[in-house]
Amino acid sequence: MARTPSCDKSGMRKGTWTAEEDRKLIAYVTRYGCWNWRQLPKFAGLSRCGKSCRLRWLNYLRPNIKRGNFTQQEEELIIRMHNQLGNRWSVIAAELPGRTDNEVKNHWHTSLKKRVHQKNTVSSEETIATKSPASSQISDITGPLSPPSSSSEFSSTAEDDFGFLDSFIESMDESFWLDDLSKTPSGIVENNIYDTTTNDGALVSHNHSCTQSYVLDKDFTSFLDAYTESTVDSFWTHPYEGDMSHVPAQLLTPLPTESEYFSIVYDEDIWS
DNA sequence: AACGACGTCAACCGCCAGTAG
DNA sequence: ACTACTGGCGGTTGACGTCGT
Repeated sequence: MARTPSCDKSGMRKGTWTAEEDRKLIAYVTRYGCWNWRQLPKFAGLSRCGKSCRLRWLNYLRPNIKRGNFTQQEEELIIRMHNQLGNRWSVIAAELPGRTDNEVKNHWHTSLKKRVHQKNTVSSEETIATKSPASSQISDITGPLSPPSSSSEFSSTAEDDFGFLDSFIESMDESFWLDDLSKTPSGIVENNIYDTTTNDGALVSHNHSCTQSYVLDKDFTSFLDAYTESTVDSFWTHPYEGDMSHVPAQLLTPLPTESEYFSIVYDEDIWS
C-alpha cells in the first residue's frame, strides 16, 4: 500500500511517513503554520523535502479531512463534475468538503471510471437494440453544479492567539501520540486493527485497507476543528503571515545547519 | 497452502503559473 | 525581460491487500 521508506541522493527520506514524522509535522504546523514549505522541514526536524511535507499535511494531517467510503451523493457529484470539467481534481475536490484532490482522483480511477464506462456501454447497447434516441447515461448524471462552497472551510474570527494551542500542546504527554489500543475508547478505534505489540499506536491494518492513520486521529482532529473555529482563515491554507514575534529568533533566520537545528529545536528553554 | 492477477491508495514526479528580485 | 524560487496540479508508480484458481 505505502511505499517502503528510503532516501534519495541528498539524504532526504522518501516513502511512508512514520508516526514520529507525522507528530513533528503536526506539532510544527499547528504551532507556526506553513509559512514556507521548502524551509519547514529543517525547522520541524524532518528529513523530508518540502513538497513531501506539504502533500502529507494537505492530504492526511490537516484538520477536517474526511475519511472512509464515499457516499452516493459524493460519487454522483464527482461523476457529474468530471463530465463537465474533466480531470480538474482540485476543482472537483473543492466541492466535497473534507475530501482531497488525491482521494477524489484515486476514487475515480479505481471505481467511478469503470462504473461510468459500464453505464455508457449498456446505454449504447440499449440504444442500438431499441433504435430509439435514448438519452445517454451521461446525460443522467449531468446537471447544474452545486453552488460553490465558501472560499474557506474554516470559520473565522480575527483572533490570532496561540495560547489555546500552546497550552494544549504543553499538556500533551507521550501517551497522546503513542497510546496503544487498550487505552483507547472503543468508539475511536472501531473497525481498526492496530499493532499493539510495537506500542507505537501505528495503524497496521484496517477493514478498508486504509493505512497511515493513528489511534488518536479523531481526538486530534476534534481538537483542531475546535481550534480552527477560533483562528484566522489563512492559518491553514496560506503561507503564515501572522505575528512571528513569539517565535524564537534562532528558528527564523538565519537558517541553522542541520546539527545546529536539532540542538535548537529540542532545547526546551528557548520556548520559555 | 501457494501463487498470480487484480484492486487500492499513499506517495512521488514533472510540469506549469505566479511572484519576487 | 529574465531568472530563480515556490506552491499547486494532474499523471503515474509501486507496495500491500484481497480474491480466485
